[in-house]
Amino acid sequence: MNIMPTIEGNGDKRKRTVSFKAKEMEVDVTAYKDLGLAEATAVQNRLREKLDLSPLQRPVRVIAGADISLDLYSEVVYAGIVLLNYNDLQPFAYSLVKGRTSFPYVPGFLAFREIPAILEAFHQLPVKPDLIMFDGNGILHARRMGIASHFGVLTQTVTMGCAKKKLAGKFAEPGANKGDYSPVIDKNETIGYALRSKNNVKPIFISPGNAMSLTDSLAITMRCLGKYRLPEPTRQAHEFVNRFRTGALSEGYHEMVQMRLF
DNA sequence: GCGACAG
DNA sequence: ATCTTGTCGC
Repeated sequence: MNIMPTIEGNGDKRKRTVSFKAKEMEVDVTAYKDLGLAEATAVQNRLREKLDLSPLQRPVRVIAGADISLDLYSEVVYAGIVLLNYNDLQPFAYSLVKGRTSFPYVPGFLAFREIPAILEAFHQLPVKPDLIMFDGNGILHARRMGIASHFGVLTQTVTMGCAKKKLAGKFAEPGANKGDYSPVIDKNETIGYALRSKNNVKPIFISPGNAMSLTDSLAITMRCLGKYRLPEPTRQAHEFVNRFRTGALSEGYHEMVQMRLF
């Protein structure tokens, strides 16, 4: 039985509700703020049954980066998804949404804090990306349900995670050069990779979220590396939501004018 | 009990 | 996550 996403509009997009039903399961992101950790864990365990880690089925033409920005001690969240051409990694559109979160930051439960707002930004996109890279983990998680996997299963989309710090598992320090990597292992299972994204910098942690494999996540990330430690999708997303929070950008969906020097 | 602990 | 300048090292 497949998860059927149900989108209930109300004329007011800020009240839009998204719920998922699979077997006897139903998950409503608008209720995340009221969940306790035991309930949240139960949600993760049930979503995990729907995880798809098979190889990518479609070529990636449009890749996206998703992230949120916050003021310290504030419950206001500035969420955003940036769309980039996979070919040249240039951003060409972005969706920004200002929301609120009451779910606290608890390692292992980041999804319950950030997904509601990111989902709004996702709904605001007129055209969906082929893959979304999150600032966080995919299956590199104690219960294999990091924010990227959580969002992927919920929306039935292709997602992956790219974190700046290790959340779970063990790994041997990868080589010191860009491109060097080593597997992150937990309970005798490879759940991601520690990747040296740039010479002499701390490694970043890569893992598939949903609808793609461990190998895919590594290849995609390598292809997105530039002159910075973070891959372009995530780096750009962080830049956009930060400019949004500081007032340089406005809420909504925006397309960027592409000026080319042929 | 102790250490680890995405953003 | 966010607050911040200079500074050390590849």
